[in-house]
Amino acid sequence: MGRQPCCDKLGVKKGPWTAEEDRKLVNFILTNGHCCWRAFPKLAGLRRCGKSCRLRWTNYLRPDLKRGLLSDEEERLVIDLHARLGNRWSKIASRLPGRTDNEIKNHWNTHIKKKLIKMGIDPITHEPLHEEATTQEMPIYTDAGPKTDISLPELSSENEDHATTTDNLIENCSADETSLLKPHDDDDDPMLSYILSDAFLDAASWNFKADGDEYSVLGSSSSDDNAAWLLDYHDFGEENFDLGCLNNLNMNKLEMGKN
DNA sequence: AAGTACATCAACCGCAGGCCA
DNA sequence: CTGGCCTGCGGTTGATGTACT
Repeated sequence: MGRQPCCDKLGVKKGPWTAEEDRKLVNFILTNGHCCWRAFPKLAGLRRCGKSCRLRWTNYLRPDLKRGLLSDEEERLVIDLHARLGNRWSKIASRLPGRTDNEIKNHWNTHIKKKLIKMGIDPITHEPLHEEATTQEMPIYTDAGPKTDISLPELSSENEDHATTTDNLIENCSADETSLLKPHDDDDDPMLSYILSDAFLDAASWNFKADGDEYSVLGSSSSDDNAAWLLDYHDFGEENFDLGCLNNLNMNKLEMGKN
């Protein structure tokens, strides 16, 4: 039988994306959407594998991406979700608006994992690495199972808006997915319970609300020459495609970043 | 200043699973 | 039901940046 390669390897470019390629990809998606990633490169005039295009879009160019380091709150959420879901990064990412599975996975491997190990917590099982390690800053465990408490800040006032909103919606949330997760009593954590529910995803049909300076510009790793076309991207998007998600704040930052 | 080690993260690879003819 | 196609996922790699000697 054999499986057809995802793309014709010949003539397919690999490695880092150039500003020009990014522009083509974004322009094409804004104009036509992405109906079929396989055919996408040809249609968009890119010498890339469709897979690579999808990855570039979902992990880097999507306008709703929140870039920069994860906040303490997000980190706490990732740890909690990981304790329940394991390495299902896409599931975890789906609960963190503006974050990608790749981003979370990387952050987990480079930051959180080390942090947990340092604290004597096994990052895989979320249980103490050593018996004697369960002192001082060690996590608090309940009968319901491992529960990490890494002394991260509680929900701060700046998060209250979201918390309030979610509290309002929580009554209607379906527990379908939650029930699929490994047994855990989330009753004591309505916020988390809600985040684990589908209602969260629905409610978070994200308006991409800018959250302080956490949002950075598209293509933040790119050099200044990228900024110009990204500004075009903004104009193009807003005028022609009603991309409300590209809010003014983001674009102001984009311009500021240019300076 | 130069060399080396380490950290970070964008991107690649191969597989699994859903969908459809 | 079966087989092929396509997408999405998770693990891994490698280029680049940063810290240290």
